Amino acid sequence: MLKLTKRTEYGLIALMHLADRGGEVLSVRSIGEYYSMPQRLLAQTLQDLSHSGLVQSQRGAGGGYSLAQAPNAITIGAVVQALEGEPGLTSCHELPAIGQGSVCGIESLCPIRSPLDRIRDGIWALLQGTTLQSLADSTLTPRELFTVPSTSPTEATKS
Amino acid sequence: MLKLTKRTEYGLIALMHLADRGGEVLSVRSIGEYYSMPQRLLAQTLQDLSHSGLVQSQRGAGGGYSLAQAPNAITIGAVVQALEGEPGLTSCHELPAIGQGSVCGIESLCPIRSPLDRIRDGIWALLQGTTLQSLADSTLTPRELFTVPSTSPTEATKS
DNA sequence: TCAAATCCACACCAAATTGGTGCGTTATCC
DNA sequence: GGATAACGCACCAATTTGGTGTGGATTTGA
Repeated sequence: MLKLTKRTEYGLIALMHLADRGGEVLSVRSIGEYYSMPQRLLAQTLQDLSHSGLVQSQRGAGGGYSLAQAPNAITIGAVVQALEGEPGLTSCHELPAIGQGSVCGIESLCPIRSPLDRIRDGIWALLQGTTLQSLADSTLTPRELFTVPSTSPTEATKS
Repeated sequence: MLKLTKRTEYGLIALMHLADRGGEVLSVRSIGEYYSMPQRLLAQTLQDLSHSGLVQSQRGAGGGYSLAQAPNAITIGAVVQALEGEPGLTSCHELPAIGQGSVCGIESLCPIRSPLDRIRDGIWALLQGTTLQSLADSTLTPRELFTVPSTSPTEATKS
């Protein structure tokens, strides 16, 4: 469907938030409340990012998450891969080695697979070439966005 | 999920097949049998493409579908748009005008929306820049496809 | 030592999307 | 008039996604 999942959205938002706060450790709760995101889901997301080495977790009271790498070292591609797996564009790519009945079946005469592979590589390159840092830079007046009162973001500054 | 639907796959395969046969009129049945695709689903797909003006239909005995445009005038982007609708990357883009409760709710402080828009535009440009013709020529790997528009993050051609 | 804060892991359910069919209608060719 | 083939619903099944329930394990600090 050529769209990111909610998990990925939440993950990116959380990562941007963490990047904005420098190495600070923030709890799932604080981030989730700030953006009105489902905390349990955000928690899963951050755990996945932790498993992929993009964030560091710290347990116990006062714990939370912090970036495990510099903002200019974390690419959107890495985030997508961590949360959605290797993107395939077509279903041919799911089971590359099994060799069972579900593997397309028309490989030999499929006229789109290899060309679509190149498009996928292009998309992939696009994602890999964009970092949290460049996301932040591209946002116009990023400062204002983050200075909104933390309690209830729903209303505040409606454009 | 950043993957094309089966419909789109089927549609692209059928279009490539039609392109390969020049202006010839081919029935859903002949195409479906050739590639072992579910014919009813392929039929829906081709109807959608017909509604979008990418193929022409001809009813009755001996009828079928043929390309409505030259292979170098039909872009992958047009196919995707016809079969999956305008791609949004995030869920924020689904209901741009309704203004109901489901519209994100954190617009004002969302740190990812506008930057992701640019990535989406890049993907879109990639799809728009590839035609059936260039898919057919794919063995040559045209470099132009990978010179993604200006958005230019850090270094697009990293690897 | 105990309680609160917080991450962790698994399983589970509900909603949405997608893949695929059923069934009848209309149009065209022979 | 019969065969062929597109058209247009509506419908169901499989998959994916979004979100919760429940019970831990670990750290801090009083």
